[in-house]
Parts: sequence; C-alpha cells; structure tokens
Amino acid sequence: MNLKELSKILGLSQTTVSRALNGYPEVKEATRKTVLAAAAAHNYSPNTRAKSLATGRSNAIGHVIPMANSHEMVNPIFGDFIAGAGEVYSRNNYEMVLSIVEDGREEDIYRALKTRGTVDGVILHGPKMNDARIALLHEIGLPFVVHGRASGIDMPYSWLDVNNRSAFRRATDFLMDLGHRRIALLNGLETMDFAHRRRRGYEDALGARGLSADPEIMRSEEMTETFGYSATCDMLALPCPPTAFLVSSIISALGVRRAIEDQGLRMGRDVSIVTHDDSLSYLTNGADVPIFTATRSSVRDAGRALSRMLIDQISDPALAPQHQLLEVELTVGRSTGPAPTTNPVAAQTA
Amino acid sequence: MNLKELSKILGLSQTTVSRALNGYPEVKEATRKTVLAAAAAHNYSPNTRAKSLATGRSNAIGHVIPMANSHEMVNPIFGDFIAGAGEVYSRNNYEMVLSIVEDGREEDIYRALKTRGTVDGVILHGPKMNDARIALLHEIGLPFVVHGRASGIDMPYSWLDVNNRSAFRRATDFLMDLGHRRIALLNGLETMDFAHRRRRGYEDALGARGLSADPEIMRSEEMTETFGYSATCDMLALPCPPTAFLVSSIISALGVRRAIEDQGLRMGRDVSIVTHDDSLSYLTNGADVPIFTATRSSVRDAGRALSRMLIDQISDPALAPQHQLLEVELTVGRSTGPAPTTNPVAAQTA
DNA sequence: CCACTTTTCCAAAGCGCTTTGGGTAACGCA
DNA sequence: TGCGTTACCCAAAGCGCTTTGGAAAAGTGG
Repeated sequence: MNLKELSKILGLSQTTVSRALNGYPEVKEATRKTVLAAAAAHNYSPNTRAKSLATGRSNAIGHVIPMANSHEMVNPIFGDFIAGAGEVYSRNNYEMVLSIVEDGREEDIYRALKTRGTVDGVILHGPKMNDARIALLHEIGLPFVVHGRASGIDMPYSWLDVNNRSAFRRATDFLMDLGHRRIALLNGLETMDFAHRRRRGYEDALGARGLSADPEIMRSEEMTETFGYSATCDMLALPCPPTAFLVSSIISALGVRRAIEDQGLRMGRDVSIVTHDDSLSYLTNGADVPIFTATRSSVRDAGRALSRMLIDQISDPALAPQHQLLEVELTVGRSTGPAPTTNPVAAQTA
Repeated sequence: MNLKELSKILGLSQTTVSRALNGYPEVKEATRKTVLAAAAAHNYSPNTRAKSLATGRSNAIGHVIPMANSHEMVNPIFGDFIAGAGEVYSRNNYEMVLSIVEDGREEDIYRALKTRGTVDGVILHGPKMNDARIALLHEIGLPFVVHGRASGIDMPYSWLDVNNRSAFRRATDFLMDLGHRRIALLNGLETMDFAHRRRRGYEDALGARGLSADPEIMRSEEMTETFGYSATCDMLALPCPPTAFLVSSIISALGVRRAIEDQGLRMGRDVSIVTHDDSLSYLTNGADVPIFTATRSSVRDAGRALSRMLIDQISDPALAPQHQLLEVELTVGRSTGPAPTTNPVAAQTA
C-alpha cells in the first residue's frame, strides 16, 4: 500500500492525503479523520526512503562506535547508553543507525554518512584528548553532540559529560578522610578524555594534602575485569602496597576485588575500593546495600539526555551549543573502611 | 556533489556515470577509470535514499532489541554480537539499524520496518519458547534469521544457535565426575528458549545417573550479578546446600563467586562453579588461566556468522533456510574441584 | 447579491538515483 | 561499398513521497 493507492481508494489527491497524514492545516478535520482511518485500515505507513528523499531529512541518527582494532572491544556502557537514547528516538520517530568502525577509519565513515545522507546527525562516542573528529564534523557540516568532552579543543560544540574531575577528587578525598594515604588509581586509557580528567581529580585531591601521585600505583588500560585483577596483584606485591584502590569502572573493580580476596585479604577492611559506577543494568552495584563505595552516574540517563540534545539541535540548527555537566552521587558501600594501621599485606608476607 | 553534477563535469550522461560506478559492462574501461577518478576527486558517493528508492533495496539490516520493560535491561552480550555483525555489514556495504523496543510492542516495529522499507531483513534476538515473532515475520514477508531457536515452532526458518543442551549436559557430567551430586542451576528466564534447553541438558545428565532435579536449587531469572549473589546466599543457607553451581552467564557467576567468598568459603575447593561464557570482550574469563571452568562460545563469532547468513538469504531469497549449531568448548579453570567429602557449609555453621 | 477572502483540494514538479529502450559510431566481412 | 554486429553512450521514465502554485468551492461583509 502506497500513497497513490491510498488516495485512489479515498478519491482524494495524493497531496491532500499527504497533508492530512502530516497534520497540515489545509485539510478539513473531517477529511483528515477519514484519511487517518483509511490509513490505519489498510496498514499504510509512508516509505521512509521516499519521504527522506523528498524532505531531505532522513530521520535517523548515527552512532559511530570506535573499536580499538588492537583490543577488539566494544565498550560495555554502550548497551545501556543506546537503551536510553533508543527510548527518545522511538518517541520522536527517529531511527538509530550504528557503525562499528576500527579506530582511524572513522573519517571516511563520517563523510559517507554526510554525503550519502544516511543520517541527520551523529552522537560522538568516546572522545579523546584533542579529538580530531570534532573539527572534522564541523568541517563537513554534520550536526553532532559529544558524549563526554575533548580537552584541547576550543571549537564550540554540544556535549554532555559527567564531572569526572570532581567525582574523582571527591572519591580520593573520601579515602583520605578514612586515613588512606597510598591510593592506587586504575584508570581507562590515557588517550581518553575522561581518564585524563579523572586523573586530574585524583591528583588535585592528593595535592591539596601535600601528597603527590606515585606512578608506580597508577595504571591506564582498557577497563576489563582482568586488568583490575592483574594490576591489583602487581601492586599488592610492591614493597609498599596501596591500602586503597580508586577504579574507573565497576567491571575492573570486580577484578580488583577478586585479586584482593585471592590474597586472603578482605575488601573494606584490609583494602578499600572506590569505583566509578555507570549503573549498568546487568552489573548494578548490589541489590540493597551497595557492594562498592562508588561515584555513580547513570549512563542510560546520559543516553536519554544527549539524544534529546541532538534532536533539538537538528530541528533548530541555529541553536547555540548546549552543555550538560552531570555531578555524580557518592554512595557508600561495603568496600571502604578506615586505613589499617599496620599494613596488612606487609604483615601477611612477613 | 550528486550524479547530475558529476556527469556534467565529466561531459557524460548520468546513465553512463552510474553504470561506470556500479560496474556494468556497457562502459569502456577507459571511461570507467575516468569516472572513478572523478568520483574520488570530488568525494562523490551516491545518496543512499535515492539509490534505495530506485533499486527497492535499502541495504540495511534491522536489529530489534527486546527490552523487558519490567527489568529495563539490555542484554550485555548484545554489544559483542553487533561488533561481530558490524564487521560483516561494513564489508558488504550494509547499514545496521537498531530499534530498542519494550516487550510486546514488537509487532508494530516489524510491520513498520517492512512497510516503510527501512531494512531488507532483520536479525531476531532473544527467541522465546513458541516465539510469536517467527510466524509474524513469515506473514509479513520480511527476511530474517534467528539468534537461537524457538522450541515449539515448526515453521522453517534460518537460525544459528549454541548447542545449549549438550553444553549443559557436559557441564553437569563434568561436575558429577568430580563427585558432585547436589548441583544448583542458576539459569536465565524460563521463557527464553536457551534457558529451557540448558535446563533440559542439566536434567538429562542428572537423569542419566538416576538423580532428579531439585527445584529448591534451581532458579530462573535475569542473569545479573546480584541474581548470582543472592541466589547463592539463599542456597548456601539451605539445610542441604549445593556443592556446585552451574550458571548461565559469567556475570552471574561473578555474583556466585562473591557470595561464596562472603561466606568465607573458597571457590574450587569448598564450592565449585561451572558457567557458560559468551567471551564478552570486557569480561574475558581470566587472562592466562581461566577463572571459571566454563562452556565457551564466542557471541562475536555468532554475530559474524549470523549476519552473513542473513545477507546470503537476502541476496538469494530462494535459498533454503540455513542452520548452524555451534558446539561449545569446555575449558577447565580454577573454579572446580572434587566434591568435598564433608559438607563445608554445614561444617562451618555447626 | 456581488466582490473578496478563506478554506479545501489538486496537478505537477522535483528529490537523486537506476534502468529501459533506443541511437550512433566503429568495426568486420562479403 | 554495403550491411549486420558490436561497443559505447544517451534521453527519459519511474521509484514514493512532499511541496509549490494554483483553482474551485465555501464563507463573509457591505
């Protein structure tokens, strides 16, 4: 069933039927009713491609997911992010198109997305320091919003970000208030903007108390479970091991916990953990009592808010860039406790 | 830059340019070269929508992700699945379009996808027992393949599935060979086909040794970490607690492990775990030595194979339905050991 | 009742591509 | 030279929709 057929059935012109369906004021309310009823009865819905060809808008939004070709990883927060965004899209009749692409080949993808008219805008994921994609998108004139920010870029652009720096400063302060002085940082890859900001927050807090960061207990890698595990094993074997771990992802935090308990130590008593928690649906931080003391910020909410921001941007290109900085909640769980007076790791090995 | 402009520049007709670009034999090789060079120079790529309107094919594949509205969860295996599928799509010039949809509203989505011509085919995720979507897709004539199978459906359809039944039978046998007789099953939702098959495998193995399944140590829920944790806590508190756990997801297995160690017990000595492992990129089962003894099958490979299957189906609709049954690897990790002679849990509480 | 606005509808152009149905020039063969 | 092929290229129709520029019908005020 297409427009032509439908209008023939109704004895109206295509113009009128089209207008009736799209809510234009030029049709009598009675006619509109008839048209809508007929459309429903014949299960008509307009061909998206023809519609976009005619309007010049695709009603689709692109997500280009960078996949580190070396690691072949898809960020686990992605599922929850698109769940949030998907809600907004379906309510606004947008489609979501995904491209998984190896790091580096992204430029072609963005250009193709623009010239082929596949999407009306894109959401930029995983911004890096000095991310070149922002200038690129500006240049090719494809509307976009960024999930995160890119330090070093002074061009204006819309973004939504967690206040990573203050979050990690608070988390570090929290641990220091408990008496911890030797706090390890297990962070994401340093090329990632968020990791950079988190480290800054961590260093801010240490600096404010006259401490300085020790590279020996700082790591930057893909935030896998095994990274948490092996980094922790390594550090606990140091002559002067950390008494607390500040972790960038709950997934790695699970690895940290595993390492701690493998050593016969107890989390929250012998070694403390604070982690960032993106509220992943399958990895909620405990049911009633949180497992981990955590800085929490829902990535699903971020998906909702950011997609809305992009849709606004698309429907009004004159709109000034929007910014949204989310503060985290610091929830206290059972993974933190006062710093042990005698070093439990040292005591054990002794 | 569009076809018209490009052909004007070249001094050729649109027909010839189009044919040159699409590899038709009616153009001289020299002309083709010129055309291709000009296209590259002017950064031309054809408008997708116009092309699909003309050809009747969209070169896009839909993934409709069911989201249990009650749980609001997006299956974590999804990210890795689409990473695999995305590879194949980009190599074959397909786009991936995603719809996140609440359970139940799926019918409308599939119909819209068909009538609006958004996609050429879809991949069906998370098949349930007697899944109604299969009949629906047949009815509306949208090509599809299924990730998994649907018991109770006798219509022919293409699928790719893990041999869940034999996997869980083997896993159960493995535990029984170690002397375990009281083996808990932490499974996915029973409405899910895979969960049903896994239970069958588990029961097969028990039955073959004259044992019968005890509902008290069998659970079916969304495979979250907290599910693993709380189910394990409950079961370890039983008068006759299980000595081993068979788990459907590595995420829940992490919860099981947490519960075990919270009780002061040791995984692999006091309590054994075997889990299914989908080889999620951020949750690999240990670096060198596997954490868990596991039945492993890469969901990313599944994504690759299944998307290929669908593309074949689309390019040749006459093709008979394809089937692919993947056998799992049983990798032995450090989470299993001989059944303790005296019940450690009982001993501890005594 | 007439001129004039407003409402209601329509025919046709156009979005950017593919593809059908030729047309013309070059080529081969008698 | 003449005629049938082949190789190469083109004009125009059509995919299904929106939208422009009217036209006809229906109100409206004097």
